[in-house]
Amino acid sequence: MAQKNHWSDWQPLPGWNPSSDVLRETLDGGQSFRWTPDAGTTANPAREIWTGTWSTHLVQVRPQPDGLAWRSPLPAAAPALHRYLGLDTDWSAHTDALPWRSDPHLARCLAAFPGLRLLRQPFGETLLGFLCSATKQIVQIKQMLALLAERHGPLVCRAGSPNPAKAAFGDAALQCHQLPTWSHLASIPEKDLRACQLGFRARYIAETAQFLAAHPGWLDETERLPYAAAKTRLIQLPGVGEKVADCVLLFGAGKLEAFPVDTWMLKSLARRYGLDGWKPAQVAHFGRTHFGPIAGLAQQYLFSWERKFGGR
DNA sequence: TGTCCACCTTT
DNA sequence: AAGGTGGAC
Repeated sequence: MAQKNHWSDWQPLPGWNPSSDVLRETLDGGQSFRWTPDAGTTANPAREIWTGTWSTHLVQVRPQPDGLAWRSPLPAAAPALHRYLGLDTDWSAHTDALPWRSDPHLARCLAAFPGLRLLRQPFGETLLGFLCSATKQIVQIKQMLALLAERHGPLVCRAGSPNPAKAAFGDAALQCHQLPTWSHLASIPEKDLRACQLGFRARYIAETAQFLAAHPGWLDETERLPYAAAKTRLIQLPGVGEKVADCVLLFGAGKLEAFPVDTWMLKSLARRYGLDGWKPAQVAHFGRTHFGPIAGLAQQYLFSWERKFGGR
């Protein structure tokens, strides 16, 4: 039985001061599927606390009037969170470099989600998440990954609530399991994967796991390659096409030129840029040329705006 | 950068 | 219908 860990005190997180809405959009808007919101406590009634897990880390963050606060029951969380949230990146410079001066809709999207940013998640976990994503909505993808972690992932820690009135294994403990590694996934029968509500995606994950097991170092090498070469390699994996590869490179490798085209991007560019009837490959080409080398950041703003304000 | 549809399961 | 992919034409 693992020992029970205790949450640290809340600590300030300088460098990013998002509103509750922008924080939610960043953590739970489709980049990551491993954050869950917690209702406000007596000490913090109106605002949300987010609990998230990646790699061997477990962290909570919450918005405050003067900036973000975080805490964790585990050591080494601070540098990991710093990297995960992209605090080492000058996002305002990136945003300013986008063509918002000549693109009114982009300007409107930037204004609607001030401070929105791209996460830098572990590469392998990002691949797993987006292999689950085909024709599924965020809530369902989160459910699949939660089941995979709960049934097949190692326990990260046992973190009790510091509030004795709340159950020790309440909300804060829900995400306590790590995702299974690719080498462990390779040992899981496909039927057990299907039992995690993966459907036809179970075969993709099983076959990708077999490939990665047969090619040690392949994933790490891929992460270090430049965008185009890395994408060419990722697309060789079963279940990984253009869209999934771009998501993995954008959210899991910091390749800002990746421009994933999903149904929301098709809608956005059809409605706001007049690209009716354009195919995904054509829209991707438009995105790369129109938005430039940081097209992935523009994509995230357009995506968030279309989901929140675009309707249907 | 061709088009069509099966693939699992849930909302 | 849902934040795709792969195989068949």
